[in-house]
Amino acid sequence: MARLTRGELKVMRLLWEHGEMKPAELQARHPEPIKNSALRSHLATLLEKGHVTRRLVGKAYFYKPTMRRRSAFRATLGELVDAYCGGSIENLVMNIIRSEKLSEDDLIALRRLAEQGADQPPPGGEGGAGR
Amino acid sequence: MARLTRGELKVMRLLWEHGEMKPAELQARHPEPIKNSALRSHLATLLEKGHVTRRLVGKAYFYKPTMRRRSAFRATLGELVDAYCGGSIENLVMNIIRSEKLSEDDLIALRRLAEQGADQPPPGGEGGAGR
DNA sequence: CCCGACGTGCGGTATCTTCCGCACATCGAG
DNA sequence: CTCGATGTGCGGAAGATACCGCACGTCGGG
Repeated sequence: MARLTRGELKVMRLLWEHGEMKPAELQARHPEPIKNSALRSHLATLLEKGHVTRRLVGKAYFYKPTMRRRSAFRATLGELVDAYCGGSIENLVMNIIRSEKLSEDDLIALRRLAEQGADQPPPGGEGGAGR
Repeated sequence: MARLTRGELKVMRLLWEHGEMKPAELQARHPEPIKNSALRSHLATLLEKGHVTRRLVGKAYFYKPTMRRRSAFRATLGELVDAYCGGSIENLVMNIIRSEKLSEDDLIALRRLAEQGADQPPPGGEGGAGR
């Protein structure tokens, strides 16, 4: 499936954020100082796992993510929910609201979001509802 | 820090859920079939990292978690939020509400929770760190 | 007393993850 | 052409992780 290690994740985040890049650019933007060879090692495993592709531009390879940020997010979120929230995402949200400290502004925004969500689910799918 | 691997997490979950146990019980309750020696290997690393303690009862050791479920949860959640939500937990919640599908009932419950939370944040409590 | 059941300690293997150095190819400036 | 900058391929080291077998000690029933 979609199992990213911490080192791989750092690379993927850069690619998701800034798009196609070559190793040197990734190295420059990497949150921590990292040797070019170490970075390329991560790219190699990502390539092997099929999470990125690369294409040759000039004499350098440009790496592009194939794995979607959203799907990685979902996978991770799913594991967390399974491990700590009995597999229920609603449970997770409740937990967060109860135990993590959200500012009042956040709660207000949240409430609005919940109202909107309940009233009108986001557009896009569904055509038929009609009237 | 509080870094649990997947194997360790499975063990910790059993301990959090059912309390103090000896290896054989953990083995029996383990979600997947696992050899006694493999299980005890995980317990050894957990012990070494200080995430569990054990005490001798009769001729068997009983293992008890020292790490709190909640703190492990928070640590994992924090990583996820950093990686995918720009470090903002509010952002995470918004994301979930928008993209994961919550039932209307959930949204309603959520709204109520947000209202309650805004009105009266939970009383002091919190003691996390103690033993 | 002898034996099987149970539990522990110890060591070992295989794989993954992270990081690194070095040799080599290419390109443009001098 | 020569040199330095840039980029790649390759191999390998060190630690973490997951898994396992085996020898040994103890206890209770026959």
